[in-house]
Amino acid sequence: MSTPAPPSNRFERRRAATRQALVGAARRILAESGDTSVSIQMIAEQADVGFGSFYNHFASKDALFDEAVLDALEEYGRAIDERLEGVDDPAERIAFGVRLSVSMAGTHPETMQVLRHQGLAHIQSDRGLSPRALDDLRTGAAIGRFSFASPEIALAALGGSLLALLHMRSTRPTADSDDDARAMAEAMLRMLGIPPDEAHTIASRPLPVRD
Amino acid sequence: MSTPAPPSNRFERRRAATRQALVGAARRILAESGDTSVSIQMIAEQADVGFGSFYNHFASKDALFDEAVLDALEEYGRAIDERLEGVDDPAERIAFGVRLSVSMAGTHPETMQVLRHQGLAHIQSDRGLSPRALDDLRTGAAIGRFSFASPEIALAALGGSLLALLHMRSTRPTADSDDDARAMAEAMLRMLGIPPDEAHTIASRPLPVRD
DNA sequence: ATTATCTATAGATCTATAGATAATGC
DNA sequence: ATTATCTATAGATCTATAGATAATGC
Repeated sequence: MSTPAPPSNRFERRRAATRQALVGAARRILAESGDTSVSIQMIAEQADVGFGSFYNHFASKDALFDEAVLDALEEYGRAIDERLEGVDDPAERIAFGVRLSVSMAGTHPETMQVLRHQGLAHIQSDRGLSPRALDDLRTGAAIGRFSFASPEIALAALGGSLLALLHMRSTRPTADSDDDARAMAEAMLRMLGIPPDEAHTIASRPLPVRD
Repeated sequence: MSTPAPPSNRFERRRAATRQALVGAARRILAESGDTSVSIQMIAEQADVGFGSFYNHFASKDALFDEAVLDALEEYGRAIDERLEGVDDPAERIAFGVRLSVSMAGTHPETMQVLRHQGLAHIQSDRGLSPRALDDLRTGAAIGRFSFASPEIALAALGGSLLALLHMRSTRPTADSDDDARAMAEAMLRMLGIPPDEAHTIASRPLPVRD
């Protein structure tokens, strides 16, 4: 169910390709301007798909844009999972998660711009970074590494801070993105109750490399 | 300049009233749905203003919505200033600022809903909470009370966390808003380098009362 | 006399659908 | 034979403006 069944025949593959072209166009539009008032005609044109085909797949513009955001969230979540595989310490996972997200703004600009525009509404989503971070927060609290009033508050602080950083960097890029990301990761660890010197150490560790 | 000159005659007062009716309608629309694709016709109707009058005041919908956001930011900033008058400790100002903002979601729902929808784009604005918080952050760092990599990062964490909390509470309201706000204020003080027990104490102090 | 507001409307979209065309399943 | 896509278009908006109406300045 989470992985859609691979299309069994050419019909379904063609249908899936058209749908994905529309989703891709919607993602590009969300990333570039965040402006969802663009016409369905323009979307279809961007997707290089006949105008009428739109209604074969989506009942409305909103339905398409909703799916486009979910699509970006899924991609984001998978990428984070891959890079955090084998990292066990919740504090390290949180710090790396922040820094990987900022680095993805460079490597996956479209995905992260979509989330920058739409992420605040999805901080409690069960896709993307949120469910993973929530796990880490709960684990960290259970083993006495973190302290906070509630995981939800901690998640709001974490997600909101990350989005604000992505936004800031996207409007006023500074020199080294990982400098900012390390500083934010350190701030988040302190927020979670990690002693300042340890927060600094953990936030400074080299990022796990891609497999 | 910051306070617009009081309208000198009836013409200007009427003109200002029409303009403010449009801004008010835009604020209500931004607060309720955040959907700026509503037609100019609907906006004029909401404002109880003739359709053509719109163009007497604004060249486009975007121009109106931009002003509506600035208007909400100004109101927010003034309200915060009033309540924080006489509070000198930067840590206390930051903690109260967070808690007052959450409480304003109850007392000034429209204003805060506008900012919830549009705030992320204005975290570096020179209106609203940001310039005030930035002052407090710099002062706190100067007197050795705060420690952080840069005021901009700290501001991003503060503003993003607050917006995420407002968002969370607006979609899933919990029992006591000041409980959440105190927890967030405490988290923010720890993030800024205040020792955990002191952060807890400061975040628990009674809010300054309105004059 | 001057200025703002309002009403009416032309022209430009935009959405949703119907019907024709093209591609694949069996 | 079935299904998806594409083209064309009707009808419903929506924007921007022109010109009439109402209110105030001096």
